[in-house]
Amino acid sequence: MLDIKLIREKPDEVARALATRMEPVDFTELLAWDKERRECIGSVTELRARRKTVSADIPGLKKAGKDTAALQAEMKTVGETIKSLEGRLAEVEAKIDAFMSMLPNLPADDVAAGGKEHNEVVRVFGAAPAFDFEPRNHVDLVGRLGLVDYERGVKMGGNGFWLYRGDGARMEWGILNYFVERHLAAGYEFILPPHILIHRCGYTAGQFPKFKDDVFHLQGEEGKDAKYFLLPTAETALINFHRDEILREDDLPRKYFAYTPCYRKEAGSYRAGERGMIRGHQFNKVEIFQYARPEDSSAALEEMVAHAETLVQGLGLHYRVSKLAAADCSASMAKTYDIEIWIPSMHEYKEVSSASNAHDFQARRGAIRFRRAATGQNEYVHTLNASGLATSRLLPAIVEQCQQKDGSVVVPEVLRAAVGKEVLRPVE
RNA sequence: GGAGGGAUGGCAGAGUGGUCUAUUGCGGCGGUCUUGAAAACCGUUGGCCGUAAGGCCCGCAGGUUCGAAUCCUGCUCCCUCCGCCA
Repeated sequence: MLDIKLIREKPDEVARALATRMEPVDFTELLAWDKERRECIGSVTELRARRKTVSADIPGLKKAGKDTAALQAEMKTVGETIKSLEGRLAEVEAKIDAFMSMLPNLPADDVAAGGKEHNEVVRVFGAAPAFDFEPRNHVDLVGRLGLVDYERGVKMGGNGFWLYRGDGARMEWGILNYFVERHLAAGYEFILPPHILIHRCGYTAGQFPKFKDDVFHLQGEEGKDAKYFLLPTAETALINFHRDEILREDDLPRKYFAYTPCYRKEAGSYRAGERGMIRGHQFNKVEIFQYARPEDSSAALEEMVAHAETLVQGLGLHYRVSKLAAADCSASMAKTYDIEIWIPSMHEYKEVSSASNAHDFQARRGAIRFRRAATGQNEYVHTLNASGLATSRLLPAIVEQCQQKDGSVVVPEVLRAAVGKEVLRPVE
């Protein structure tokens, strides 16, 4: 949620900033509602003050033997006026909320305007492996190695699901454990949250109301609106950890991480070439999250990207880091870096981590503040999140980047203890 | 699933229609005293809206009334017991 005061004071500036990521917005109507809202509040406040005083006087007057019938009648009218003004106020506020909750965040100053064609590669680690043989794609490899079973996954969950088995499950679990250990070492607190969340959580994260169709909703009772949904990322849970709280300044930054599967509809987003585990309805991800003071959040974002990168580096995989252009960032985010891993068979880099700074956008939706010690004032915190990491594209990258001519795969060193093998070989 | 009980400020806990501008205690913060600390004493102590005056907030939403923390209705959450159960 943007600050409506900012739109009131600098509508043109806000419109210009938003134009870098969306169709032009017109604030004329919004500002008219805002004006009406404030006038309503003024009138209601005034009338309530009068009613309060007069009503407090009535018992005294009665005691003195005065007739208060006329005053009471007048106050009755005042009460009715207040009620009708409040009704109008609620209507206007609903319109304002509906408008405001659809607006995306303002991009950070150093974010390029426009869509993904303006993304900028800021770093590259390692190099694409050069094969002296025809490399296999990951669907082939994980099938031959017996790591992932697509057919049986589909048998259970339908299209868009797979399952890990045997060494594949061990490797998946080992990857997640490797992440957990690294985040603990970096001072993040481990959280295992509910996977089913209430609607308010999605609102705070900025997924609702605009992106409601991307998540799985659970059937509400007796045809009521679905109240629960399956989280599409642990970020949705972690942003709600401190919802409606006021934190102490010396408690910041708060650093958390969570492991959850992520459930997504991915409606209409399947693309040719995205075979196997590149995009599914459920994938494993560890998410890191920080609540920070505004002045610390830029540095925190760099720190989080760097930390997430060390995870990929530890696996010895080739990747690059891109800074996303405004329109390619999620709606809630002011700035986003993607860590993109090389998938040899696709000749493409695919996102394994998205690290973002939401500034106060989510904090405002979730009423998450901290008390500034120097002033005693409450301010919105900045929230940051980064995947650390999503496994569904990591396993394909591992098997493809680490494959050998005979179809075997060299297990990255950090995973060998978990997998129990140095090399995975095709099964019969 | 059944039956009861409850929700008041950071916490505990009064208040059952009108100086409630929400008693009091604890905790927190500041001060006095002290070499320092403790104790004692004094002061202070939330959120939202509004430029302000001021208004609103006693779980949430409605209602009754000149006036609601207090009465009525619906909802949410928590606790206890019973049943079922990974």
